[in-house]
Amino acid sequence: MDIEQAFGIVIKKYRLERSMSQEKLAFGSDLDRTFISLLERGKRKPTINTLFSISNVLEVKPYKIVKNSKRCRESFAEKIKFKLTAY
Amino acid sequence: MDIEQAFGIVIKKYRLERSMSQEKLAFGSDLDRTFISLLERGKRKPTINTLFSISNVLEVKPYKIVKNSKRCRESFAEKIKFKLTAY
DNA sequence: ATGTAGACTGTGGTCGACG
DNA sequence: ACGTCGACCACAGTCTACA
Repeated sequence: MDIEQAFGIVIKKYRLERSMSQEKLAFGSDLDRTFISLLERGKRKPTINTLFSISNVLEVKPYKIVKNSKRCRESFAEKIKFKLTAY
Repeated sequence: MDIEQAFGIVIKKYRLERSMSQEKLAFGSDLDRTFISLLERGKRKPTINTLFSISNVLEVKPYKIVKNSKRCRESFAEKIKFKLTAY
């Protein structure tokens, strides 16, 4: 799994925890709604500025999003490895 | 001070601490040397993928670079404020 | 409220060359 | 070893529209 996919999963998780719509997130972070959609599905790689403005709206510190993205990415790799060696 | 400037200062600090040249950093992170130069002077905004590959070469966790960038950015703002009110 | 698609603009990132 | 310049290309990010 690559970084942008992990990033998308993480921000989607935070967004849903705050029961916020993509539209609200887009408006608050001054980005386009369709772009948020692309980000959450790992179709685009955000710049660090995008990271900061999104994290601001979600009220999470940017470094936590990065940390969780890395963790998400690696735990996914482990799951694959596990599945492959399970039987 | 904006994010990309703080980012540039931080990665330059890490690079010099490891007494590594821009060229080595560029080679290791599979980026162009001139682009590293632009980044360190805050002329370009890196994507999170660029953040990850650079942090990998510098052997710093990506979230630490982000955390320090934010801190650098805010402490700079405080210094300006201090200077303005000092006399 | 979200995914997708297409057309578009700006800028992230490359590359060669010079001081 | 680094800053800079100019040309270039790929993609971040916008916008309209439809399901």
